[in-house]
Amino acid sequence: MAQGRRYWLMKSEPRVFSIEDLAQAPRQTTCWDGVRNYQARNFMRTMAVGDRVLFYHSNAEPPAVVGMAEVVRTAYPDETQFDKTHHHYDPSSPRSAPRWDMVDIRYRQTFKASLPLDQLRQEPRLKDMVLLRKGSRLSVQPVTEEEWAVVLKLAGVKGS
DNA sequence: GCCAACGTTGGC
DNA sequence: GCCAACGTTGGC
Repeated sequence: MAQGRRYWLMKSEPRVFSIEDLAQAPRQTTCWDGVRNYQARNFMRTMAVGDRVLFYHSNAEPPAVVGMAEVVRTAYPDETQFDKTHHHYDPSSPRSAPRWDMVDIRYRQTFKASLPLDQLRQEPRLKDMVLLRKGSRLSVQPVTEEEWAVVLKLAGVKGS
């Protein structure tokens, strides 16, 4: 494992933005806008370029970890918070003190076999994953190095 | 600072 | 579409 690299999981509803969308985006890169939860934002603020990201499809059939991305730009203000016409507009966030940040991530790969939530739950070594905690709704969450290694092994991926 | 009301998330 | 779990808001 690379020195100092950290690992994350980010959720997206595939009907809104899927890993295929990321793979087909310009430069296979997207800004992760729309996060409006302080804990998730705070995690994004600690991300570094090169950190690895599990891409999770929520509200999907089945919900599953479907691939991997990497952080290519650290946190910066999410423009959609200032846009009155935008769904994620936040009238209480002034330009002088932006409340919400985003990062950029780039596609790395889609797993040949995606990992459904059910399957992850059956893996004892993943029992403490934030994703699997009862009631957990965090859309941006940390993954330990050990969990990362287990997930990639389940996905049949060598290296990271 | 408490907490009821409300909105959202996301599995099922 | 249902609803449990959770986060935020705002009256007091």
